[in-house]
Amino acid sequence: MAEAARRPTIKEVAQLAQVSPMTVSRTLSGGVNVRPDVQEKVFAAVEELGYYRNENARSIRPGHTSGLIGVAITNIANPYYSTFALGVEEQAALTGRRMLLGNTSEDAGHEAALIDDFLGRRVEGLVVVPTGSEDASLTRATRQGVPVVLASRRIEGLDVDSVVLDDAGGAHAGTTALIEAGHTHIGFLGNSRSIFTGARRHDGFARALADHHLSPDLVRAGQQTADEATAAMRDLLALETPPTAVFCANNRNSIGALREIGRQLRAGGVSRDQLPELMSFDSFELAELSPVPLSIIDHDPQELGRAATKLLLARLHPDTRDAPVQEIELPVELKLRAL
Amino acid sequence: MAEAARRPTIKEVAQLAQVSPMTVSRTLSGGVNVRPDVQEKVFAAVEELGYYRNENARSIRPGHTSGLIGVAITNIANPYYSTFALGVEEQAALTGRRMLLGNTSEDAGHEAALIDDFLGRRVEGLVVVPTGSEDASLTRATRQGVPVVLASRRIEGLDVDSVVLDDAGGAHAGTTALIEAGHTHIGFLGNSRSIFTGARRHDGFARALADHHLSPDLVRAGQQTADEATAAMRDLLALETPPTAVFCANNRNSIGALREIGRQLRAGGVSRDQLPELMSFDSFELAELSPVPLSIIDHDPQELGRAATKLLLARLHPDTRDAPVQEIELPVELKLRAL
DNA sequence: CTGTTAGCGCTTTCAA
DNA sequence: TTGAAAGCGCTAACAG
Repeated sequence: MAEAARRPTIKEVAQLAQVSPMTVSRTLSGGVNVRPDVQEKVFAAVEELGYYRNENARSIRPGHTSGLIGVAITNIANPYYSTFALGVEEQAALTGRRMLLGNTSEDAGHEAALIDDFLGRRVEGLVVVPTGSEDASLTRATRQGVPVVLASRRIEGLDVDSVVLDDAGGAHAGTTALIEAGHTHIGFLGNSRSIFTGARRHDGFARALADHHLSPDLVRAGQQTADEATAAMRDLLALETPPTAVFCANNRNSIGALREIGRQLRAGGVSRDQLPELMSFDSFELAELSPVPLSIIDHDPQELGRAATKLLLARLHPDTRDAPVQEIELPVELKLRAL
Repeated sequence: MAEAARRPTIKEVAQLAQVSPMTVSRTLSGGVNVRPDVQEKVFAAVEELGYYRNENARSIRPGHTSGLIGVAITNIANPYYSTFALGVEEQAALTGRRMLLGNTSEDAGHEAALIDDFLGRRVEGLVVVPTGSEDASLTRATRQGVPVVLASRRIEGLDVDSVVLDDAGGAHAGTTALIEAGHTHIGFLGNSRSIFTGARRHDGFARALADHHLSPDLVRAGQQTADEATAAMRDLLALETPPTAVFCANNRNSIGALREIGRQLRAGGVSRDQLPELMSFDSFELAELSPVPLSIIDHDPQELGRAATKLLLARLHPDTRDAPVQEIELPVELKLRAL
């Protein structure tokens, strides 16, 4: 370990190679109009000093960009979102761009601070899984010509590109499948209706029940974590007439529900066929170990990330910069009794 | 959507507020020696234009830094590493720094390119889960005074801070526990010995067997993905004398093994007690659903991320910049029959 | 083919 | 309390 980071500059390289900084710059930018032997000298100096072009300095020059994509997601550790982030990173890397990744913790204040910070760093664009409704930072971003793509959730009134899932359709299809299998007592575990997907998936669920004149009692919403979902599931199972099937509106709720089912089985006193079967919006690792029948409303979060980033990259391209706003709704696939 | 991103500069703010750029700069840096009413004017102009200080421009000035931490991990989508990344992000955010996150895909070439890119962006430091052995980019980084912290894996000959786990100790303890439970036929599923943790965990496993004069046959190594682990597990179970217990050296291998166990149970023809019990290095979501007894050599990847980042932040602090190299080995906790 | 000049957005230093 | 000058690292534009 040594003193603070002191990195060589183009001048030092120039000095060592006995050329002007411009010659170094040209060499490093492809070497047009630089004699091969001079290039050799430059590369040697670069190597000797361990020189790296300062991208931050480059990016402030007119016409240059930062090569940075700002990504704000609600929870990095949630495998769903980390897979999403992988999709973003992968696409961004294809064009040599890097991902600045921040966690919003489902908090609008954090999100705004993060976006502001990203804008200060001159990100070329933003991929956001928004926490709430309006966000002044996002509005400012678009107003300044920084493209924003919303993923998984939209924001009413914010007219930007977005990629979401067919939440209502998937939830409706899944719930209908449960009803057609004979269930009349169907529970619901989901996050808050104030969250875009929460409302849409619940809508699909409720509509399917209504289609069959079933009443939507047995609804537990607002669970953000698997632990909260476990408690809500326990609650449902403790009812006088517990559900014979439970619709889980996202992977946190599915996992929480499965944990409670596993716990009750291990505790004894109940058998598998006394426990409800599950319908999960979102897949997750080890779903195949479910002790009860499990159906999945499936889709690939990595693909969601890719799709969102493709929209963003298109906006970054001069030809498609001014294309009309794209609102993509990705299909989901119902996998009945998927295990 | 409009034209390319054209962001207001400090000059435009100054012009609108009818002051000099310096006054704007001062106001935005805390407002020392700026009259309150002048500050008001500046803030109004900032608000009206939606101005954000250009961090990239700031960072090239002497004494200023980028506020960026470069993080290179092998697989963003692996919940283990995404949880690790969350720990890094959390700690970095505490000091107002952001995380540049890149995926190496367990590929030394990608890793080097990523590190080089990060250095070009003038990251203040690097947190790396290294892919292989030596890496010229990392060496250059340290030589230029950019602190590097290795996490989970070390690189021989690279004298930098690191946080790893007690791989050998944990594997030894876990394997010993299996032996003491009466197992003499213990399988091993792990990644390659060329990977730091792969070798160390295998060493611990092999040493425990040797302690009890058992021979380490039944070893399947080199599985990087859960799918590969599933195949390896199938392989082990198809042996004439299959193992009665299997040591899984990381979460990918544990998950793959469990998938195969689940598959065989569903296919019928085997019962739970004909299948091996598992010892897993790493925990993972839904471990509690394991149909066979499952023990876990547990630790918190988020804590690993935090610890690594704390080391890095210490290096960034003038007082502790030159402290001796720290090589931390975090303890693991053996949870017998954890479910 | 090479170098000089100028300026990107910002802030430290110095002068007023 | 304010501003002008200078320069951070880099590269277009213009000489030569």
